[in-house]
Amino acid sequence: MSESNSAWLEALRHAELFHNLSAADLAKIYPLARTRQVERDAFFFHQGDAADLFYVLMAGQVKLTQLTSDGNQQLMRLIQPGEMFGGIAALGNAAYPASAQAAQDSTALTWHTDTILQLMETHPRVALNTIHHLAQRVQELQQRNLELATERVERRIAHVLLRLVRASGRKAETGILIDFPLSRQDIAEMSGTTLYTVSRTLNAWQQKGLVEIGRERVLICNPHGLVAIAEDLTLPPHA
Amino acid sequence: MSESNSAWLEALRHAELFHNLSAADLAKIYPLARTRQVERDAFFFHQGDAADLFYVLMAGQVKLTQLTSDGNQQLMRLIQPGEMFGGIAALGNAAYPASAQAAQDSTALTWHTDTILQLMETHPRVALNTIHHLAQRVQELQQRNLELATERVERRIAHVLLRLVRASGRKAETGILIDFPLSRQDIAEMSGTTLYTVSRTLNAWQQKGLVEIGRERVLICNPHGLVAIAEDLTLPPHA
DNA sequence: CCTCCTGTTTGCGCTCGCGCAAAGACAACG
DNA sequence: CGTTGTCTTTGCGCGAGCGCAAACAGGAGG
Repeated sequence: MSESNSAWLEALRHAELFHNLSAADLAKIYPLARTRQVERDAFFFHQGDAADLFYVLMAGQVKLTQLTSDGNQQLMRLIQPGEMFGGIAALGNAAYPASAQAAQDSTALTWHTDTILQLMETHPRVALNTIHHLAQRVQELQQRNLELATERVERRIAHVLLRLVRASGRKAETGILIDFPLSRQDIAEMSGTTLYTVSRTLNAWQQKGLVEIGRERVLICNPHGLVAIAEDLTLPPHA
Repeated sequence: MSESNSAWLEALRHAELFHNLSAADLAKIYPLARTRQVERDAFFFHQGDAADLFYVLMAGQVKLTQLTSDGNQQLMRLIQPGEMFGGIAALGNAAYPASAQAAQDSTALTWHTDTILQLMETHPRVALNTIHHLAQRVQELQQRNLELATERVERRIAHVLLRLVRASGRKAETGILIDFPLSRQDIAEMSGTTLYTVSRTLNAWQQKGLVEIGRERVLICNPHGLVAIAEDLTLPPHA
């Protein structure tokens, strides 16, 4: 409630889902939403919950995690402000396939899935934006699949870090900081390995001056070096 | 040309993309398509080609494969009649992210991407069907991701076979045949391992009577046994 | 019927990376 | 300012699965 309606409305215009919508349409869509705030570490929803709401993140950051039957966990993706989440379930399934946990105090707008489906019928633009978003997701997932299936651990970790830099990198004194509380465990879950291997790898990289690490903190000092590892440029061409 | 137009039109009604469309709409959409036939082992398109066409498979079977920069390959998915393919690129990107190779002599209908986008605007039903399809794809991919990241090779292979059974299993005398020329290499690419390991695993399973294997051929004799491996029921509960 | 080609099997050694266990470091809190 | 809990590091051993090399089918075509 601290922010005015019109501020939210302005933010909505920048949400991928509502790109290229007229101000009039936005003004009609916005009141259909409810605001939902959640503190750090609290959940918007849990894996398996009935999927009746569709979310667009307005502020904060959200982790989407998935649990395997045998107690293993994977960090699927990080939601940034402006992105939608909870949509896969709402549009396909009946239950959320993942849990959404706030990594920071977060605020999201929610619509009922019925409302969203109606919106899509009456506003083709919204449907097309959704399709665009989903197509991109599919491609990203295929990419990750390929990595998991064919690449060694070190390269996968490098890819994960680079992806995180792109998503939430912030320039700092001596490099790019991943602006996010990020444990070794988190990185392990994103790259399909164990926290031990992540720890060892990051320390080796620190030796080489590629990164600078701390508790739940990673700073990339030499992005090019990381790219070289990710793309397997075994020996830099300049030698 | 051997099949009449009305036969194709009838088949179209069953394509996921055109579910719940009126006969009138279908009759308008169908003439916008072109037919494209391709012999076994030939390609509909190659990875990297400009993505100007959108496909719906009418007959045959198509393999979608993706190449890594270091020469590795992965078999992404198998297209069955009625399914769309080439859509991710058409809806998001400019280039096909994978190659489409016919596993049998195959026929597909094609639309220009522009045409499809227009269709989606004028027929929300088509857009919603697409969204539904994409949402499902995303979920499947997330599932495979999780498997690749957390499961051992044997379980992954089991999952792949079960998925193939679901997609193109045909009842036979002594079990369910995967009705498809399927090499060890193919299985390896789908489960993120090597043809050697696949060969060893399948032979071990044959010993136990779970499967029966031949050249590019897999017959599942004991589906329950496979499920047990896939779900890691280390000891069957009935013992 | 023999030959070729492509797919498959199998032996063998080796490496990557897992994962326990235990110690170390950092932040928060009383 | 110690205590506690969480996160991280590191030693160590081991096992899964990779991947070369070479032998082995089995179907197609002459």
